[in-house]
Amino acid sequence: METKQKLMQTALQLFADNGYSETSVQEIAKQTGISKGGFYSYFPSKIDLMLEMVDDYHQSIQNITREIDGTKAELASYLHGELEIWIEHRLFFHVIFKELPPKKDETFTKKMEQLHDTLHYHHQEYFYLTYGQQIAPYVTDLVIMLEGIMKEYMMYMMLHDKQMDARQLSSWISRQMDGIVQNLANQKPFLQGDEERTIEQLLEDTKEIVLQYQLSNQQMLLRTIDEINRHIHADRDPFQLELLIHYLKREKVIEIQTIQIEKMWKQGGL
Amino acid sequence: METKQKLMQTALQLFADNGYSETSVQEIAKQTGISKGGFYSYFPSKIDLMLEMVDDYHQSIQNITREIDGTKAELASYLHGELEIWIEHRLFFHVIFKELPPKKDETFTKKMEQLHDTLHYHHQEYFYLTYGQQIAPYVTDLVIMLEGIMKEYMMYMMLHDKQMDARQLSSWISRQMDGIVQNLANQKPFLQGDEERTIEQLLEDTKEIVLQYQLSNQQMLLRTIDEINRHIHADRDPFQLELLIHYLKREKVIEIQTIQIEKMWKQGGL
DNA sequence: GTCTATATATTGATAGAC
DNA sequence: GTCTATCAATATATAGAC
Repeated sequence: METKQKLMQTALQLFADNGYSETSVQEIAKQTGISKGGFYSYFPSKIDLMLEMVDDYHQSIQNITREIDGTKAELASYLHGELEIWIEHRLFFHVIFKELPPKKDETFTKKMEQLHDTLHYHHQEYFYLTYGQQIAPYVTDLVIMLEGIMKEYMMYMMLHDKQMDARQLSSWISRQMDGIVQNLANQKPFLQGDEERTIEQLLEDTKEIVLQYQLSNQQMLLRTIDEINRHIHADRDPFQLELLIHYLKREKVIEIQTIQIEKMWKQGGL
Repeated sequence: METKQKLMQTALQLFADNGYSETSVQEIAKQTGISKGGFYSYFPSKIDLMLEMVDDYHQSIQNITREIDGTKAELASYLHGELEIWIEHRLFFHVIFKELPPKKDETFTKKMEQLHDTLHYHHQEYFYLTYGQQIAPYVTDLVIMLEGIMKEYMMYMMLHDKQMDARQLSSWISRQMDGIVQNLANQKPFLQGDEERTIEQLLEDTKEIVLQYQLSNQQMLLRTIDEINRHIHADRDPFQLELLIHYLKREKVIEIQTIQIEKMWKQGGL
């Protein structure tokens, strides 16, 4: 098991340095200290190694939500968790953003899209949580700008071989986003956003995420979301809604959405 | 000559789709309608085709300055020119930012660094011209954020196959930068910037650019810059300074710097 | 599990006919 | 100028010995 880990680490370094396609299996094996043939005892092919790398990273990203403090609705605290992962996996980041590996492999492309979507969803919800539902028309623009800024700082770090403090950087970036948001008044968004963010949309988004990750209790979750939708419009029975939302709360992949559902319910109920 | 252009265009499309290393000479030749052997009548190697592509783009970038209106010191007007080029050459952009081609070829790496530096210089000077010398401590951060935002919007455009209006986008981005700059007061920059931007530094930067591009009148330009430096500190003879600056103004690669030199001289002279 | 040896395909590039 | 034929190198992946 140790050799496999070592292979992945060596491969990551080589991919980051020279790119995926220009790194040969032979080179990976040689630098790990085994023969070319031996490589295939651990991975069925080169792309499968890459796929495992993506999976590892994707899992790290999903685990960020665990560390989120739901009460303090500040962009900085969300970004902090994410940036720590980025910095820790900065070599992987470099591979992903400096060379787009084989478009030909469909599995890979799909995995990358999922990773991208996961991040995108997270960021979108950060904004809603921090600035409220009124930034809905601008949310697409804000997410794009945030992602661009984060990537560029990461790139700067890589190229200049500087180490960055996740806390300082997240605090800096979120303050700049504050500046942008404050200045947004009366501006027309550049990209079309939703005119307003209704609870129906939020529930729909949550369902999509549940579908994306094939969770064991998928059916139960979908039913729960539907029930919430029904109760919100019908009786608004607080006891039942509390129960339903509590069930959703267990699921970390939709944690951010659940917090918002609760928020909107209680605000709407006043 | 026409076949050569066609080869480059086909190659660009293939590079953008599948990446540089995963596009074979055979594929380029086949899609252009000639044989693999025929390819080598036009380019000595695959990397040489790529190098020519970079040169073409670099030239377009340098030509932007021509269209700048020096009197209207707005970030938007500068960005507009640049974004038009980006959008026009969006396939090239995709190649550059989605796959970093061979690190092994030194000529290529050098050309890419030059291109990056050129853009970086431009952006830095845009900020100085728009917001004045007092943003000096923040200029590195501002440039990074601007570049990140621009890249991300370009990426969004590519991935969603949407066309964007350069004027609208440049206007939007510059307004967001306004928001950031206005919010900057009392913040400590994240990356170290120059504490203040003196005219000596500006002249030094200008010299570096002159040295980077091997211009035919390099010696004359360097002498001129030195003379400006001398006169600024000594007699401040307006007639002679006017002459010297006028000579610099002809040179488009340092146009932005020249405008600023003139500005600082006249402000300092009051 | 890891090695050596090998199979097979594809790459970038060259030589020489037309 | 463009083709065909071919080179040498390298790639991923497999087979079978130990």
